[in-house]
Order: sequence, then C-alpha cells, then structure tokens
Amino acid sequence: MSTIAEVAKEAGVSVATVSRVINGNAPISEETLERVTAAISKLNYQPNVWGRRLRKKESKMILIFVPNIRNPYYASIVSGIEDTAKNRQYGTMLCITNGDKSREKEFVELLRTGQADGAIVMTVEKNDTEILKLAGQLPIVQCCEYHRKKEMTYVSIDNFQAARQVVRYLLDLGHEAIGFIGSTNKFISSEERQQGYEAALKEGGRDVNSSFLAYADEDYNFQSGVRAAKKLLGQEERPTAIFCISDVLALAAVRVAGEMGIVVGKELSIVGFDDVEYATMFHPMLTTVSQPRYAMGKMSAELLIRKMETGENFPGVYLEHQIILRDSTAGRSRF
Amino acid sequence: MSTIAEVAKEAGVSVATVSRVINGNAPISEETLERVTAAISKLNYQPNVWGRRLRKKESKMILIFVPNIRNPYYASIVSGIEDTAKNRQYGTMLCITNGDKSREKEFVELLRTGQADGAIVMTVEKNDTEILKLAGQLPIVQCCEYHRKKEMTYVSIDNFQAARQVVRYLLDLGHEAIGFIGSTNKFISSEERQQGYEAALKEGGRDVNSSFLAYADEDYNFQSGVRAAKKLLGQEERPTAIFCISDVLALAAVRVAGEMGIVVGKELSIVGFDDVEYATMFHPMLTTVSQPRYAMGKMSAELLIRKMETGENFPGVYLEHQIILRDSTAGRSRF
DNA sequence: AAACTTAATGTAATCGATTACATTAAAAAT
DNA sequence: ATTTTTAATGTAATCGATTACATTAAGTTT
Repeated sequence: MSTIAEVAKEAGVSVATVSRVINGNAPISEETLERVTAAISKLNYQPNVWGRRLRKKESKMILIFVPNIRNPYYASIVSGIEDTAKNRQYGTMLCITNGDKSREKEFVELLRTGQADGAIVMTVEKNDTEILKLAGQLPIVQCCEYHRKKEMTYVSIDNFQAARQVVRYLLDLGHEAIGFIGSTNKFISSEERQQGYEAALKEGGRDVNSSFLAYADEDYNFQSGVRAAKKLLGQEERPTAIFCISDVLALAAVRVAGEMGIVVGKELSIVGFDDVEYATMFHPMLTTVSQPRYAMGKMSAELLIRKMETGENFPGVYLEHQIILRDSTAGRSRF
Repeated sequence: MSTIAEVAKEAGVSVATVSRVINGNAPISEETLERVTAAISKLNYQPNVWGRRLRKKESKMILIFVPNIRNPYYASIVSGIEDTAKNRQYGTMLCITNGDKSREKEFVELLRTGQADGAIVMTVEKNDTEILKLAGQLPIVQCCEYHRKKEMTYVSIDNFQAARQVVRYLLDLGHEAIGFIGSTNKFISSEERQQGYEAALKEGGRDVNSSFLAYADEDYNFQSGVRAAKKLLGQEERPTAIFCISDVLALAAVRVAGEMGIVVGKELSIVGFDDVEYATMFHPMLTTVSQPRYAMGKMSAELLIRKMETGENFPGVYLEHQIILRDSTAGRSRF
C-alpha cells in the first residue's frame, strides 16, 4: 500500500495538496489536480483509514444489533439499513447478540470507544434499562422493538393496532372462541400484540378466556410453539381460531392441527405475524400481518444518520403494516 | 474518552510506561503497575483503536463473506466463526454480498486497504477467478464453497461422497427411477452433488436419464424449486424418488407432490441436503444430509488465524457429514 | 573494584492521514 | 498605484497509540 507521502512525491507536490485533492475542500489548479490524480491512480493509492479516523475522530460506522440471524425476518431489515448506509458513505457492522447480554455489552463498547458512530438496535427488551441510559449519550435508533419512554427514537409498526385489526377480522368471520399463542413477553412487540388481541375481544363484547391463552416458553422457537399449540388444541373445548404473534408459531400450530386431523382453513383458522418467506411455502398458506421490513430498515438508517450528523432528535415513527389474507383463515359458517 | 497521556499524567509516569503496562511487554515495578492500573480504572481508559492500529499496522479483523442471511443455513457457521475469533481476540465483520459482485469487490477493498487481516469466504463461484488471484496475496479460507485448485485452503464436507451415499441409499431401497433437482451449478457444491448422484447411478448399473433431471433456475429459491419439481412430477413416467441438492428445493418438491396428491414417504421418496431448521418443521420430516456447520465455521476461523499469524498455508479439509434418515423416504416395496 | 547485565523508566520518532497557519502571486477593489 | 482579496500551495502540528533508543540505578560477574 502506498501512502499519501509517496503520492505527493510522485506528483511533485506536498502532502497537504494531495489531501486537498482527495477531500476536495480547497481550490486546486487544473494542472496539479491532473498530476495528483495521475499519481493516485498510478500508485493505486487508497487513503489509510486508521490515519484518517484517528485524525478526524469519526468512524463512519453504524452498528446493527440483531438478536440472531436464524430468523429470516431480519434479512430485509438489514438490507434496508445497509443499502441506505452505503449511499451515505457509512459502513455497517452486524452485531449478532444471540440474546447474550454480555456479548451485547462488548458491542456497546465499540460505540463507547469510538469504533462506531451510532447504532440501530433490534434487541431491546422490556426491562432493558441499559439501552435507556445509553440512548441519552449516544446516537441510537430502535427498530421493531422499543422503549416508548423518554425521547427515544424508534421505527416500528403499530403492533397493538395490527393485532387488534386482525383479531377483529376473526371476530367478523364469526369466530367466538379465539385462542392466542404468544411468547414470554420479554419483547415489547409481543406484549402489545397480546394487548391488541385482548382489546379486540373486549370491543367485541367477549371476555378473555385464560384457557385459550398459551405461551411459547423459549421465545419464538418452533418446538416451543408446538407445545403451546398442543396445549390449546388438546383441550376438549378448543378454539376455532388462533391468533399467533409470529409466523413460526403459527406454522407450529398448523403442524399440530395437521397431526390431530384438524383441517386448517376449514375447521380451524390460524393467523400469523411477520409474513416471513415460509408463510407461503406450505399449505395452507398463512394469513398474516406483513411489516414493511426493508422500509423499516431504510427509515432507521436515515433517522440515525440525521441524528448523528445534525444532532437533532426524533420521536418514534410507525410505518404501515398490511394484513394479508391467505388460506389459513375462514368463516365459522364454512363448517 | 481519556487518552494515554492523561493516564500517564494521572499516574505520574510517561506514556511509554503506560503503554508497557497495557501491553505487558516490558518489566514494570510493582509500585508503578499499581499506580498505572489505578489511573486507568479511575479515568475509565480504553486505548484508542485507530491510534493503535495505525501504529501496529494490524486490524485484528476477520471478514466473513456470506451470499445472504435469508438462508438459515449460514447462521451456525457464522456463530462458529465468531466464537472462535473472539476467543483469539479478533473481531469479525459480516459481509453480505447478495450475489452482487461489485459489492463483493467493495468488501475485498477492506482487505486490501488493511481494514481487515483476512477473510473467510462462502461465496466462491465456479468460474470465480478473482478469488484465486486474491488468495495468493491475502490470507483467505474458503468455507462450504471452494476452488480446489492450487494451494487454496478450504473447509467443507465431501459433497460428492455425501450425494453418492444418499443416492446409493435410495437405490438400496429399491428405487429404479431416481430424479434429481439441482440448481444452476454456479456453485461447486451443487456440481459435486450432481456428480455424486450420477456416480451412484452408474455404480448401480443405471443410466442417467435426462428427463429425470431438473434445475432450479434462480439458485436455491423455493419458487424455482416448485417449477423444477412440477417439471419432474408432471411427466407421465415419473421418478419414485428425488434427490434434491438442498432442503429448500426438497421442501418445494414435497409441496408440489402434496398438491398432486402424491404421498411423500410412501409413493414418493424425497431427500434434501443441509438439514436446515425447517427440514423438521413439516410433515413429512425430511431425510437429508447434515453438515457440521458450527464445526466448519470454527475450523475455518482456526485455520485462517493460524495462517495470518504464522504465515503457513494449509490444504483443504473435509469434515464428516451425516445422513439423517427421517420420514420422507421409504422403500419401493411399501406401495 | 572494574566491567557487564539487567530492571525500570523516560524521550522522542513513528504510523498516515488532516488542517491550522504561513506564504506567494495574481486579481480585485479602492 | 496602493491596498485588499483570493487562489494555490507549502510547512509543521496534530490525532493517540507503540517502540527504538537513551538513561540511570542496582545487581552480577570476573
């Protein structure tokens, strides 16, 4: 690798001039511009990032905190962030925390030591006060999961409304006994989806029947979804519809129903959430709530970059969700 | 953030002494050691990475080239790499190329400009000569996909043998008409799996019947798998077993068979490859070839780090695969 | 006791960029 | 014609670490 000094020598100018050519922040004569650019391409020169960052005290790096990459849900969000960041000349670094708080802290250290200028976090848990402290000091945008408190920036859909709407749709189809498969509620989104479910029932004049509630104990994991679905469908009086807070859990419910000989989309309606790729890979294809994931990633990155560059703060933003009707739901009348 | 100079002042020593305490590469008296460590923790000092890297000319960073993160196949490999790297004090950076060669080049630029010390690549394509050139100059380890040429280091399973074995298993079950669903063969692994399929047929005294061969045109995508499966199963004389080069394609075949009323695991046997999570999420659960993905990631990282630190080169390594028999395969006799 | 190590620390150069502060010549303003 | 601007460039300080080299005092060797 050649250095700026070598380029300067080759072009017969000072290092300052070369730097000015590169950064375009001072007038340069036509002739030297040519000589310097020629020297740069002749030596195939690339500025040394360590030197530059040391001097400029900026890293041009954004961290992306993701709980895991097993769940294809995150793929488009990450793409949205990366594309936007690249357009604005920022690099990105994916921090896969695997739910490990100590690992998360290590990544936070990257922020604190100036190795990154800001972060987009999708790992915020309900009782996660750490992030609240952090957000006061460093540029942070929350995506999908969030604390609504204080002056935190977040990008999400309105989980409560989405759940409420989709459960109301089940009610409109004539279902009386609507079950719910949630998870441990350590994430805000899970909780709000449950609240949406309960609100819809109450607005429809129904009570929440606790025997129709089941929880996947290990987060959003398929096997724990299977256990939850078995609990719900194993009782003598079982629901005719189930609202699941994620597609993976819905898929688990479909599988359990299949094993029990219950025809989903006829005898039992199932609704998922997220619209991940495999919601359409099997029959019946899932009725679900679709989130504009790429757009959410894009928006998160844009807000973060503006925050970093101008210092202004933004409140939370909701993007539009969509309810996608497919084969896994039907009116009670059909059977 | 405090600097080494501030720590030095606080402790009443020179910056050199502080640096020596941090790096532990020179004798330090008991007393100054205490004073310096006290000053460090009092000021909450963290060495500035840019300064250090500029001086030491090393980044302690490993790049991980992944074609995408939509495919959960990569998750454990990446975990294996990250865990190992962290143990050895290396950071990692996930480079998602999305099959975009220009994006790949940008990441390679990170290597060339010293922003990373080495790379593990899972994106090597068959006619990818770029990587061959690169591997001569920079520490690179190929994982899963590889060029076997020259002195390239790779970590993989033996795709040819795995395919051969699993197809032989289908023959042993009594199947005469064994179909194949592959992909565009731009990856070496796809090609070798097809060769394994053909070898097994020949060894069993059968010819390769071109009407039993179908290809997913858009890589490993589910929808293109559906098209391929329709071609195979739509003919009047159709195969009684199908070997698919990936689980996603196998799942597509299962779906198509289901739509046509063919009972998989009875009338039709289907074998996948990779053993991704959702191979067990639906009925019938897939018979497939399992790769030791976490171990492959670990091994890749270990070889790369040794390569970077000692300069020695390693040939390719095969890790053990496993054939996992589940519900999607059965002998011809059953029907 | 003189010569030689070694321990412990300091001084200052260095890594490769950016940029504040000169400097000069030409153009513009008075 | 003199002063003031501005264009174009150079010199040297700076960012925050590491480290070659120097220095001093104490311990070893002969």
